[in-house]
Amino acid sequence: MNKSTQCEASEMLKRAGISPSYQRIMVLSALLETDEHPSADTIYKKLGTNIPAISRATVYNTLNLLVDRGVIHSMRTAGSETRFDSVCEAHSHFFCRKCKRIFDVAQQSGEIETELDGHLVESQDLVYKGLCRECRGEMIK
Amino acid sequence: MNKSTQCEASEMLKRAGISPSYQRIMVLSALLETDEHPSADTIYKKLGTNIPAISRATVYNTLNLLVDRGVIHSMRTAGSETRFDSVCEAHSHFFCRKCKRIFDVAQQSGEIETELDGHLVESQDLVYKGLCRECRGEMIK
DNA sequence: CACTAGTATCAGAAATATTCTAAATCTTAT
DNA sequence: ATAAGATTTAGAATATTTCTGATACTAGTG
Ligand SMILES: [Mn+2]
Ligand SMILES: [Mn+2]
Ligand SMILES: [Zn+2]
Ligand SMILES: [Zn+2]
Repeated sequence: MNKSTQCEASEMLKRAGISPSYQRIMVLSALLETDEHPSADTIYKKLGTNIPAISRATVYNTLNLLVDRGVIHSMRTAGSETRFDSVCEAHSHFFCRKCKRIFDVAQQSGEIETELDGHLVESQDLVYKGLCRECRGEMIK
Repeated sequence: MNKSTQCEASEMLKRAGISPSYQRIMVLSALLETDEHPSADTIYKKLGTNIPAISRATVYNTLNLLVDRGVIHSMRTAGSETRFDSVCEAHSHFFCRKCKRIFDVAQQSGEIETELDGHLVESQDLVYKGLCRECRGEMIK
């Protein structure tokens, strides 16, 4: 809905060599506007109320294209769905086993390995799991 | 097939308060005997040649039960399947995007967080991704 | 403004991984 | 031997994602 986010999305698409169609702008904008690390289906449902509506296949295609081009990140760290993140700066995540939310946490230790046991390291993901602040509070009640 | 592994599996099951049925011993033995972090289906196929055969549902049920009781670990780090690990000591993993194999790598930095931004941390998983030694070699050829 | 070629989108079918269901089998205690 | 409870089973159901082939849009050309 936010015009300036849509502008930003369009610029990001162009920079990545992807033509900025209405559907792609909508999908990327939806991801840019949240810090909730949504799944493809969450984005599809969020956009479902828009006119014109966007098909599920296009949401998946767009997210996969953006991941391939390095514009966004995906993670299958926990739960059954792949979840997406528009924040590309290195950071870690906390996954709550109760409410299934994913929170950003600052990246620890500066050193990023480039080789391990002869394997070429291209990226690294650190995921903490447990109970988030809120769910922890509800447990005690 | 290895009798002593089956013995170990049986002991592990009893210790966890799970009755050591033939099927459960077979599933846990199969996992103990490999360092390949297999999926449920890989284990099912590996056991498929045994007489009597074990059903897919039992393989899934057993692995889920073992994860719940903290006997083994599961990870949905990458690829589409959940993969399992009988090694419970803290260690990290390297996932090869080409051959999809998962390798153990020593855990870095000793400090394990117990709380982050008010969230209660129960476990942490560090996953490196890239090209394994072998796939890296094949690329150059 | 047609016409065309290439791209993008679409709805629904198909594929994949996992869980569920309800019946059959095994175990244990009486 | 019987009954109660636990375990296993095959196949159905569900959930997520990808595929398919038809349609719609876009840009370039004459
Ligand atoms: Mn994030
Ligand atoms: Mn491991
Ligand atoms: Zn929570
Ligand atoms: Zn490899």
